[in-house]
Amino acid sequence: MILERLQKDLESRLHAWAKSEGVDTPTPVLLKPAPDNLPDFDLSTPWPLSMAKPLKSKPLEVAQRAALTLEGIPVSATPPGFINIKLSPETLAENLKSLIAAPGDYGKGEGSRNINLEFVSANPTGPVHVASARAATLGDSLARILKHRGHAVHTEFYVNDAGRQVETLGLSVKARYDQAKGKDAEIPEGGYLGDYIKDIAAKAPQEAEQWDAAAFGQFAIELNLAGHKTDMENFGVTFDRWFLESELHEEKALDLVLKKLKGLGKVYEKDGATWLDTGGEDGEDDKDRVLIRNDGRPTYFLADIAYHQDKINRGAKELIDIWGADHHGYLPRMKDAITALGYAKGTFQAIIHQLVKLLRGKEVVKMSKRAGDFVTLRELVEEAGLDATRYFFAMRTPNAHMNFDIELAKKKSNENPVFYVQYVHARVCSIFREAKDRGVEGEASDAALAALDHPTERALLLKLAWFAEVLRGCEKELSPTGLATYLGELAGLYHKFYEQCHVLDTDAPDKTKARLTLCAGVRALIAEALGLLGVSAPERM
RNA sequence: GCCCCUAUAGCUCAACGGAUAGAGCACGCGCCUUCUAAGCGUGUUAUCGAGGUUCGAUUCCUCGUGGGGGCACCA
Repeated sequence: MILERLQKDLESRLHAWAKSEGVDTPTPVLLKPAPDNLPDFDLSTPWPLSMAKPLKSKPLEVAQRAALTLEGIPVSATPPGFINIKLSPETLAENLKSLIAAPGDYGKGEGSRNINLEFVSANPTGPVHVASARAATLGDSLARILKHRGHAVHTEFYVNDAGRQVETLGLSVKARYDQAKGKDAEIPEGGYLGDYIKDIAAKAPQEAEQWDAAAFGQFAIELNLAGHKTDMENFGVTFDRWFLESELHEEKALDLVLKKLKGLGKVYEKDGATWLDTGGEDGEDDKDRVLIRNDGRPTYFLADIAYHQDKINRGAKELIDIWGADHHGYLPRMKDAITALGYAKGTFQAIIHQLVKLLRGKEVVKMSKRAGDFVTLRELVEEAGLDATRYFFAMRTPNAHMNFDIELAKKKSNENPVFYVQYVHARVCSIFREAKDRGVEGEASDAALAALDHPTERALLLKLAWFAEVLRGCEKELSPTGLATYLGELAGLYHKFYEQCHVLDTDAPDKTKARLTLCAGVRALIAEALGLLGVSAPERM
């Protein structure tokens, strides 16, 4: 919070100054951490560099003159044109105290967005596979971060429990069921071949003897859906709602949304099918899309439009979907559909994450549900562990194409960076256990806190102060990656501090209490931040 | 053919257009009679190529090359 206040203060004063110099539209003032090679400063801004041209002066002169207007803030101007800032020990101590006083509120924002966040939405035709771990981590962690920022976030998993794939699944399971009973049966062309189909068939009850393929399909869907729910729960991922496509059909939502689109003049008939005019002049799509096939059946697209309309009907102001890159071609038509329904551009957006290339050693693992060759999320979490898996995926930005070696993930889980972070928490807890044994008590005085001036202490205090800005960055990027990076850096600073500054020192009670307070702050923040990533903060390791 | 993403150290990944490009893993050498060595210190190694914009480019633009994905009345 202190940085946000400082940034606003700087900006208003620098902009006022720029205005007095005749520049009405100055650039924003960005605060950055000072580089490591300049330990005399905590923060810097390159604002004078960007203002040199509009002010028609040399950058360094701008910095020097601007610095003069910042009375009360300890700043200095350095070449080629930075303004550097040193925070006072009292300011850093005040920030630490606010963290300790209410860890759950630290870094909280007063956001006002109302977001429906849909992610994973894996097909219920088989188990959840590893690729979904990325979307699950991304969505769940992002939801937690956005909520911490004060926004209203409603998470959903969309279940395609209707349509052709359910029929195919039913036929496949029935074939396996019949085979198990010794009957002559074949999996139809394009059916599901994985062993898990046999497992599903084996779980069918007595009365399944009388079932048709549709009944087998329904049975399989319900079984898979229950598995998905368990997998997500075990992965620490919760959804406010599991939305069934079949609910839309029951409520005639497709007819209603089609009627609405017709009323808006966005729909036409051609070749016996019903089309949505998605292209258009403002449109993003390159061609129109079918809503009702010429055999009268609705497309997936129409159902999806009805679903997104439903989200809006239920109160969401912003719709954010998380998709794998294999669906990115679907984005333009979905955007056009939302605007066709009369909603502003930007009401709907998708976070596209690149696909995970799975390897076993050097061998590429092909993922196909139909062929039955895939690694399940459950398998990975059981072997690599929840914490390691979630942190691993959180560290990657959505746009990063990544190679994921399953063997490495299992074998080397102890080398996952998550342990580096968790170890900080365990170490702090250990110190507090020892402090209790030694009977160290009492709060640190303000003077003692302000006297935390060892380089590693200062670095930690400063890092703690960046937390709110990190979360702001996560919101902007729509990704938890910045938080994972931040945690790694914070952990590194703590381990250095731990080596260089012995906390419990009976000869220096004031210093001991102050350092314990710093440790408590680090512990609280690590626990809070790991919690946002869905990762545990162990007290012992 | 067209569209989207991407190329950073031996490997996996970071870095709002700013100062000496950061971590972890791997490899070499040191550090446990004091709060947990899952740690610390130290050393080696990187921006695909060619142009352009800029005071300044890993970042933005163009072209090229390599990789991933997509171009249905499938979902």
